Amino acid sequence: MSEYQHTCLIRGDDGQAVRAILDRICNKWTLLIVATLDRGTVRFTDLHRQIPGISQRMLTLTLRNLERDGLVSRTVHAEVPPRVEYALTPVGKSLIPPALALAGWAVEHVPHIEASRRAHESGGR
Amino acid sequence: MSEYQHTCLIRGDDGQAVRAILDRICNKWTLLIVATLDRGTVRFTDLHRQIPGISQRMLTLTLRNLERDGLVSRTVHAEVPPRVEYALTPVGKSLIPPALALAGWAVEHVPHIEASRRAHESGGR
DNA sequence: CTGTATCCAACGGGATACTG
DNA sequence: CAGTATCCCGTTGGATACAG
Repeated sequence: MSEYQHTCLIRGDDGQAVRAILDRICNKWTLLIVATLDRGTVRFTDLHRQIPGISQRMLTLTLRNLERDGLVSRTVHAEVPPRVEYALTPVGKSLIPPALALAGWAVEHVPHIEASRRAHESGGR
Repeated sequence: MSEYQHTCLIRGDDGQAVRAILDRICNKWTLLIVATLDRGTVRFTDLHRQIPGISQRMLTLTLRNLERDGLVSRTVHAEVPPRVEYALTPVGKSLIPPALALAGWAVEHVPHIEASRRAHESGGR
């Protein structure tokens, strides 16, 4: 099978499949939350603590989107004080391997990329 | 090795490595351009034609960013009319496999995700 | 503890017109 | 052919305050 046919996976229907997933995971916090939930069930405040820099607003919003997309489950325990636990669904877990592939690429190549950036900046002006 | 250690690749330094790459490839056109260039050297207008819907402005901007990051090479031929050819660098090519992993996940799970979306919308109101 | 509501600034990106 | 320059709008996301 040729490379041509492989990259059709990306280009596909004008890239609509890739665009669909990109629209969902390519925001500031989604992958980070998914990675954090990969370690097991976590409640709201713990997530807030384990993900430095995220605001309550964005944590809630991102979790709601992940829930809508069926990647994360939300369990409310009828207690006082309230306890809400988040966990990955099977579909959510299935995102981990490709996300790791991307992360692996990142740690391997980002230094080179940033060097290239700096070279262009210093040489450009 | 545990799952915990794996997902550290994503969470890593508060996810800064992943964030760095996400900031670069997670826009509307980058992956599509990279996938298109995987088929070989392409000139500006051909890219414009092969990627439906992209504006000249975004094609130029995205190509400039890819060039800065060292993922794409730009070759100007001193001719009239001018001819400019774009191609993936080795680093650019190395992005293809992880991108395919993500694309594969997308085509496999996006239907399920969109079904989940619709279920939440119809049941939610 | 687990959110929601509001306001606001920054940025991505589309449309269009112009240029060497 | 291969861009650049403007204008402009929608979305993302941060800060803050409030609520069950």
